[in-house]
Amino acid sequence: MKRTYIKDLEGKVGEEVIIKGWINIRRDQGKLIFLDFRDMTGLVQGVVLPGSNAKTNAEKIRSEWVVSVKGKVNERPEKNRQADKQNGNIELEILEIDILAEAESLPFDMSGNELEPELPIQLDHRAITLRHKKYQSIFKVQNTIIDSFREFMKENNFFEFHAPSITPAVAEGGSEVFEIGYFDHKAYLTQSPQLYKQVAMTAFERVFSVNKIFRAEPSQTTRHLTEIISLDAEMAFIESWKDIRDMAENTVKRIITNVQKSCQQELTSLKATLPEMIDYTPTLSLKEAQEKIFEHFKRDVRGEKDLNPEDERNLCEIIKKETNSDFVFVYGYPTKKKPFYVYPNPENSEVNEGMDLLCRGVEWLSGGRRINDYKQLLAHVEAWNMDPKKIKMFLDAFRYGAPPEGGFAFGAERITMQLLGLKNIREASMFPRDMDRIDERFAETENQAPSPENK
RNA sequence: GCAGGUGUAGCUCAAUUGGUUAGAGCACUCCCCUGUCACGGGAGAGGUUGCGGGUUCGAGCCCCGUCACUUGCGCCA
Repeated sequence: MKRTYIKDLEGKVGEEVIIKGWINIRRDQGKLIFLDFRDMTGLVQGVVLPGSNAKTNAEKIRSEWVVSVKGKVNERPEKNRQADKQNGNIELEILEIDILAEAESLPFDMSGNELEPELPIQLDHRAITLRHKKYQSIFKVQNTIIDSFREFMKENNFFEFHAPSITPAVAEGGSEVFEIGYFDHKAYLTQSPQLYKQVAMTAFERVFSVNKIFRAEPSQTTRHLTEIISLDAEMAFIESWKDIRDMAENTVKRIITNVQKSCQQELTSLKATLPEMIDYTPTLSLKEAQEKIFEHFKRDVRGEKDLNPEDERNLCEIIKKETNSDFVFVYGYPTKKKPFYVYPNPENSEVNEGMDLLCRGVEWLSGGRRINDYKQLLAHVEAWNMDPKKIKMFLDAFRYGAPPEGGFAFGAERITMQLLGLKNIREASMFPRDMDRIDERFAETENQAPSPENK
């Protein structure tokens, strides 16, 4: 007999089926034993009736054992129905159970709707916490986010390319990079596909990538990882940075719409409320944003070169109150504060045409127009104290003719976290890397407190 | 890197102002239970209170050091 998926059981009332999966939990009442089964499509309750051949095995089975079950799909008696649950109107009368694999007793309870242990404990047991509904939901949403990005990019004739992860000497200043051994040379893990997407843009006009990037920032916060999934886009023949703004806005809009459409269950179970995106997202210059913060919060950050986390929270709060938008674009940062390739405002070269999209107090996305004039680019390279030889390939793309262009990038984990209102970005990464952990905490293995004898 | 908070059973937590043998729920083992759905009831097992030192007749609780976790700031295309 062919395996039936749990989500399809409702249509099979009266039939005998075989399902395969894990035991979510066992409720043994002596004469009656209830077993909740889980497969990749959902949950169903099974019941072992008195006299069933399955009884011996059912008494042995514990959480997370893997089984193949032959059973009959029955409608539940009226009073035992649970309309709000998947398969709440049916149950599987268990005829036979094959045990495919046993499981040791779990380090903590995983059967409830909430995952009880604190985050570090959850991460110490990543192999099993990923099975919990919470993470199943989080990563379903993350998949939808990444799929939506790809879908929208392709619809708009963006060409998917794969940026390299191994890069030569650091192309820009800015964030810290991981150095790796590369035969007899030094190489680095990429911190951004930025320069490669600009090169690819000069060949394919519109390009995007879904890429791993790596950052060696010594930042132990709720929103930093060292390995990130970056969603990047770059487009040629723009009229102004506003074309980038619009593309970014529509991309985010598609993501939210799709999550809204296809992740209802997940949103409910995570108690998440999606951010509100209004028709035209408010768009302020850095200066205007700082004025607003001063006006509403009496904190004078006017003249600062960037918004700090508190400013970002304040600004989002103001915009939400004024317009009901959870999003706000901020543009026009000090030219020297941003990377060399960002296009300076032709009327005032002190500020540039870079922009950030903030949502609920956190930066979601950044991008803007880039310099496409070779001579101007070279001048910037010099002003930023960079060695043009080290980015020859990049510069060649502009030396031999590049159109007005721009692009944007955002982190998949950070968006997932923000959309779902998660408290810590590690919850939005399946296998998070940070300063203190690669799978296992370093402290567990390397840095035990020295015993008196060793001191 | 700086500042704060926390550290008690596998997990989540309790323990009066410093006072006898550190408790509970879940998980685990055994027993009872025909409608549960995080089932319920009974019994059992499970602890160097992160680690080291100090004060005290007496420390889970106070002090010092140290380690870990955590939040905020800093850093962060």
